[in-house]
Amino acid sequence: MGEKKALKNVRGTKDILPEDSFKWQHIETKVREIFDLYNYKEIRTPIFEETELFARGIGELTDIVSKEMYTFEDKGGTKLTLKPEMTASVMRAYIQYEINKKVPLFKVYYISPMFRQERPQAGRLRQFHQIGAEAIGSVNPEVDAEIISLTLHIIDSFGVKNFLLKINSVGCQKCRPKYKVVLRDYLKNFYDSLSEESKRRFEYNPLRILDSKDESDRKIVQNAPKILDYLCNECDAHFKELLTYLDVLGISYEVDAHLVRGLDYYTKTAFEVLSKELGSQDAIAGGGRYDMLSSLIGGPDIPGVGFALGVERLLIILEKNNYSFGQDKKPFIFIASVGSKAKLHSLNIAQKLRKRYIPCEVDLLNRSLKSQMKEANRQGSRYVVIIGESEMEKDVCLVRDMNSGEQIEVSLGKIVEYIVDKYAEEITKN
RNA sequence: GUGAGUAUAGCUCAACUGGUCAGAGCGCCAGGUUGUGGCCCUGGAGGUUGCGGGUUCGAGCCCCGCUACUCACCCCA
Repeated sequence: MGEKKALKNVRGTKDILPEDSFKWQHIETKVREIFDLYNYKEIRTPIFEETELFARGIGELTDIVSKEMYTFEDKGGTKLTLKPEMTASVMRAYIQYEINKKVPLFKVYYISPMFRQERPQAGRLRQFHQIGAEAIGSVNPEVDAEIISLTLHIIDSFGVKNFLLKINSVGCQKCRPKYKVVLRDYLKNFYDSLSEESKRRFEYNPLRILDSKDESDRKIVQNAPKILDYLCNECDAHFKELLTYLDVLGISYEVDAHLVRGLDYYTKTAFEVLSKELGSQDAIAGGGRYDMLSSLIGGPDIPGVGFALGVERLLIILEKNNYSFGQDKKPFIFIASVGSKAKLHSLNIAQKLRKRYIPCEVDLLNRSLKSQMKEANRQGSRYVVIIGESEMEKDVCLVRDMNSGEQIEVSLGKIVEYIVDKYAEEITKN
């Protein structure tokens, strides 16, 4: 029984190894620049919250809450949940710190892992990452327009081309209930032909039937009454104004009356950005307005609108299009040494170079010089500093230019300054 | 949660109807260069063919179970 079970990452999670982490860093820095352009500040909330926040905010009956959350009790018996989405957390913080009393419009962004216990597949993980933003405090459609424009700006900045913006309005507490009645009336006639899932939804959330992928459902829904025809004056005006803004901004979209959201808190604007390059999970980003959320979780009446983008899904598209993530960082210098006395010098020089902020790698494995050279080459070092027995006698070291293969002697006392100059040269060249 | 497909060295994959079929390329290590990388040549390490049963003279190849992965449903980013 000496064999221990091989440990591995849990289902639906992914390790981001060094060969990929620089891609994530690339995406993150790029996206932060764009958020700066729109004056959104970063917010970081805890990875878990009290379960009640999501249960009340997202809705007890939604799929996310009813079957996809990672919920557990801590040792004090408090029910906690790994966040399945970010908006509820941001709103919780907004209410908690009474931000409505401090700023008129709270504009924040986040880059964070989320957790949902679904069956993993292409573009769907149990721990996945979202880049998103929320603008809380205004009912104006200008804000919806800014969020949408921001979403597309990010997608566009990575050169993603084949995407489609779908947009709809899902109404509000006033008009949606009325539409639900009309929709149920219509669907009632086809009830027996509905899919099992849709039958279940008939009572508590008939809107979800509209975006069913089931063939028979789709046919039925095709001629269903459209929510856009049943919006109250306020929602209708909001939607029309938003479309006007999008037109002015040169943003093309497709109004899709069947687009709905799986979270209860959405009101008015709902949108999704779809990509054909994604396969089954084709939404790269989604979002909308959530004027009911604050009151659902016990706060004052506070409107908001936001979006979230799936980082893994963005990566799938970028990899497919051979997107250039740029070069990973390389050490400028590799210090090779032969012998224990030379090793002391090499460690010392490495430390001095690093204190001067010059990326530097030094042999730690006492391998043959050949191996060290190979390693330096593999890592893409610009120069290799070589310290061996014969150099030690003359109090010098060799500096090898890895591009030209040229090699010169530099005295040990001057090597640090020599490299500092070379580095400065290299920096100004680029 | 439901369905289908896949499961061979670190990676990508071979192995005709079950009979030297356990291999290649890449990567790694070493040698060719008694202290010097990238190219080339040579050699080496590394797999009880996911796990457990069964059929058979004989199974990586057929059957059953389990597990994992993948894709789709579902859900959504």
